Amino acid sequence: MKPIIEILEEKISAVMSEVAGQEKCSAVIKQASDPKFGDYQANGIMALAKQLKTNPRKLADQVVEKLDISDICESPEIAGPGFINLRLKPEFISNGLLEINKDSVNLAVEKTTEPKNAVVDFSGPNIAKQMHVGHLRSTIIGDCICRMLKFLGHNVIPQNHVGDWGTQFGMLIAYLKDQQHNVDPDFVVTFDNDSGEITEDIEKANSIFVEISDLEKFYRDAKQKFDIDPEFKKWARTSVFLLQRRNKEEVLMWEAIVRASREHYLPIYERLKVNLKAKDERGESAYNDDLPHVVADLKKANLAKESDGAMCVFLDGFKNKEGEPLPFIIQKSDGAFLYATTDLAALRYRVGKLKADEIIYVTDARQKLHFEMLFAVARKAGWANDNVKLNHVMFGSVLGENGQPLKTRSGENVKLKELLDEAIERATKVVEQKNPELSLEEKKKIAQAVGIGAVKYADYSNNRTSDYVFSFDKMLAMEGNTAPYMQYAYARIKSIERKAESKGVDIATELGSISTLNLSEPTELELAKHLMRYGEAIQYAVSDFKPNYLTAYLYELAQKFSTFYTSCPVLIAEPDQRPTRLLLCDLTARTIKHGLTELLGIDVVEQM
RNA sequence: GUCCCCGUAGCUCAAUGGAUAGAGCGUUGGUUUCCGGAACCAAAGGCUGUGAGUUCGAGUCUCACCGGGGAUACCA
Repeated sequence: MKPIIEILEEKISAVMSEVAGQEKCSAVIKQASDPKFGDYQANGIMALAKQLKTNPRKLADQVVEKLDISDICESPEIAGPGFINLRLKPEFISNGLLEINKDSVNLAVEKTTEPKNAVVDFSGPNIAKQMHVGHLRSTIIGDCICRMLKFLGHNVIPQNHVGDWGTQFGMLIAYLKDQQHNVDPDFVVTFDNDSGEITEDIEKANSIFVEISDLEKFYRDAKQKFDIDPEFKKWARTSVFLLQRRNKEEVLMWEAIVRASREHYLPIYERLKVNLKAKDERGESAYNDDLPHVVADLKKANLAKESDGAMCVFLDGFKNKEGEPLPFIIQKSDGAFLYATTDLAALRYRVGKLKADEIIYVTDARQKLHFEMLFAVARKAGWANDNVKLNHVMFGSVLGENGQPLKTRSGENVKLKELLDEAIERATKVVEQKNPELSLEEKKKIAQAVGIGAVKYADYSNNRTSDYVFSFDKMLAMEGNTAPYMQYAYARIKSIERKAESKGVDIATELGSISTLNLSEPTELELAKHLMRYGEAIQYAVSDFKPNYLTAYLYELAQKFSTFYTSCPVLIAEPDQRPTRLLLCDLTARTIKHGLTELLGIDVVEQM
């Protein structure tokens, strides 16, 4: 089923072109701003009338005269300065619902006719450190973008650009050696750059893995020794050098550290229902060999030049504090490369090897300037032509109750694992209080879904670009636009269906054989129309990369359902009404479930 | 200094250049012989920071100013 808005846009735009005698007219169809104006409105008449120097209401008359959309809408009404108001016909709505009912997998949401290769760069944790709250937004927003694009039929290539390289590894390797961890030379981990496949001998890795399972402690201890022991410091430097020279022992140790980190963050992805796997990992280290070429190529193209000993690209429009040109530094004066260099190499790889039509970077707003410069350099160097879309999907910070970025009392970053643990713990208490008679196993499952769901939903429902204040109390509230409210709405429908079954109603048969609907009550129609807009909501959400559009749609759906539910009994409804109402219940449940589990990665529960 | 983001109801936040700017929380009042009241209904609450401009039409676009945050040469 094509989004209604698109059907109307095409039909009315075509008639406008005909009337105006020119191509490329736009009807500008929007959802009606007020229910009294109908369901949709065409706003494009006024602009066209202006252009043609004619009266907009007269133009609207002419368009409506020639317009044949009687299969979709009641006769259009012209209102105000030149709006065309459109009201859907009940039969059209009925047919739409029946179509959704038949397509249990996709809920009649159409796939794109132009599938793109979309590379989505998100999460990017630092190796050898625990994931903290700063990784939350990138990880789950990126995942949501992947899920939505994939659902619409695009070829999504997730990229986890992990921080697995840098001078800190010298320190960590030196510390491993210091702790007398010699590597079994037979222990091999290989990473295939092309397939992304990782092969490793887990058993042989265990001896090292066990020792650094507490990553944070390991890192802290290493850092401490590095700071106080000059001999160790020297050792660390040597280790970096050896690692960069691909000396086998150092490489093996480095791989062990990377592996231990992966063992840490993969379970977090799993808990968060984030579809990032080891195969999606392509860290900074993967681009090492290409970095000198990036610099050399930019030099060859006369884009890079030396300034104060550093290799820089200067771009028009970027200035520093003194008003002088601001450099995009690709090589430090000591010869080392930076994240700018790595990002350029990654971009070139994604366009060249991964055949990206679009690259989406999900990082916090503070990196905006970096990405502006990165994209500008890539364009100038011809590494991304105009057919490749480059998007920086930025987001605001997660703040504490004090309005400052969320930290622990001692001023450290809040560990993501601990944050999720607490969410589940608090959800457990709520479940215990609300529904003590459930089995321990059920309570555990519900607390998991509610706790994790609450954290994710709270993030998604906020505008991506603004900061938001993290509050367990608010996100776990049963009232308002929260995960528990959505999950409750779903559980309540499921409860109705269970009750129906217990009264001998075979829902599958009743809904399977349904061929005509009886949408007579206003609340039924309202709910039905909203159910048909699911595809539209996803389109909006994905075109701006804004998950809050999707949560807003789902919340509105749950509200419309509640309104319908209080005014229309389902189980005791008359025989000519019950199938329609059961269908409304079932489609609402299926849409909520699809939105939450498939697009947002939030579990639903049958009861809570 | 320059650039970027933000400023909307008491609070937290929505809003795709369109008609009378919407939700939730909180406040006040109401709703249960019926399917989960963890719900629903209703009321009060606004010069969209200020001032100009563009437009048939501006919370949305432009400019200036005020206030908050961020970025701004060798961290990522």
